[in-house]
Amino acid sequence: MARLSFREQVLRVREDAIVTAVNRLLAEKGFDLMTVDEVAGEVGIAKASLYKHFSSKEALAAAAMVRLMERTLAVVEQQRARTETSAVQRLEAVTRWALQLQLAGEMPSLPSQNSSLRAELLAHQTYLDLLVRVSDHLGAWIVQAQAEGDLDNSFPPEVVLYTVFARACDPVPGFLKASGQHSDEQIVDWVLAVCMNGLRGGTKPAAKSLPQAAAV
Amino acid sequence: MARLSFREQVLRVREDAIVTAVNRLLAEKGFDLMTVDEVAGEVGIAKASLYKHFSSKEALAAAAMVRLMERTLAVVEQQRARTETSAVQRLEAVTRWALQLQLAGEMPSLPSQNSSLRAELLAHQTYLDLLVRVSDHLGAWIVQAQAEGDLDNSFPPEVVLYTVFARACDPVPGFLKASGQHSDEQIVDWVLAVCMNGLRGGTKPAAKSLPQAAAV
DNA sequence: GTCTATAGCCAGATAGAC
DNA sequence: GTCTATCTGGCTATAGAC
Repeated sequence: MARLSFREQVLRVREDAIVTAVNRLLAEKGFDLMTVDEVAGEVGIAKASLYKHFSSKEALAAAAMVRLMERTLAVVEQQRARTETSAVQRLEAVTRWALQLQLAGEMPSLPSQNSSLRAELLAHQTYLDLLVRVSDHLGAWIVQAQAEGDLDNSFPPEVVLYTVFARACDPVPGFLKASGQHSDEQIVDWVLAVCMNGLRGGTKPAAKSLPQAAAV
Repeated sequence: MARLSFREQVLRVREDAIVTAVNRLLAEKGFDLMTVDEVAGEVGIAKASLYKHFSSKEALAAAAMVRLMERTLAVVEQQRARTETSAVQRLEAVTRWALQLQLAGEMPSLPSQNSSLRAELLAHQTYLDLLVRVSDHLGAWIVQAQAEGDLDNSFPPEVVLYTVFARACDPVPGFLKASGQHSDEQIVDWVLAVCMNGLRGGTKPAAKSLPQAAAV
């Protein structure tokens, strides 16, 4: 890795701050309601300066999604290194992390209907590459978990994969949090339990199951 | 019910056509990307004429949501009349209907973040009344199903209710449909199975005994 | 109530000085 | 690369004739 000049480091730090602001605003208001003025205001620079770093609002969103995928891949790799855990446990750990990220207000969400945004993402090689790597790892765990009887093997792997991905934009945690009656940890446990129980299906009997938690 | 004059009937039919167009466009593009010009174009009238019927874009969306709630309540009442079915079966039937509606491209979706839209809906007495009636019926079924052992009673009823409601905007059916490899019926079966299996429960998530993924 | 035409506004993007 | 100031287009909403 070549050393960066001082100016390049400053550039990096600034762009990092921009992406952080975009990430937060995307999580808070979504793409359509986020304005470029807000991003500039949060970073503390002029809007025109933003456009020296990113060529469009869509490019800003894409940069935030790239960072999300990098973070996700890091979590996946971390779980991959934990050789003592089963495939379904790794899958569950990554899903738990995603739910925690969402409840923390750091999960950027994009409208899947916006076509200009879709085009930008589908043309973004780095993003696509990261997405494929994450999907491949998760997909391998899914197939393995199905073979081990930990996930219902009557579901096509893509059904399981999409279901796991969809936890990133699940509205249920937000609703439960808005009711103000439960801790974040409790909310994550419930949503994760619904998700994993649903994917486990009827395949797996009690052989490997944990002791039943007492009903609360 | 008073008889309607001819002019009033014409008005009804026209407004019905407007709401139908709004409903379809909300399902296709969502609130932000839907323009009032498009609605007028689809109905075949001038935009100014639209504003004689509905005072704002938000009011248009609210009207579509009222119709959705009316349709939902009708389905709920229909299930309520089927005395031979159990509570969990009725809950599943309503959820299935919602998934089918979504796959048919007739499920309007609103951004929960838009504040002006939220305000309009929360001030709309008819909408709120319908929402409460639907929630009450579903809530009663949930409690009953938990008592009968058909749903995991360690989940608070609101967790179950929100999970069922969230199927209306679940992105998984759309992703599976986009892959083009499965029939709508098959997709509904899978998503519904994941949902109901998850709520039925039986075992607790394994990851609860695992160390949490470190923040990255 | 329907239309054409337009007002008013806001947000994305750019020009040009420094 | 940063700024201020401005352009541009598209959208909601309305005026006013018929």
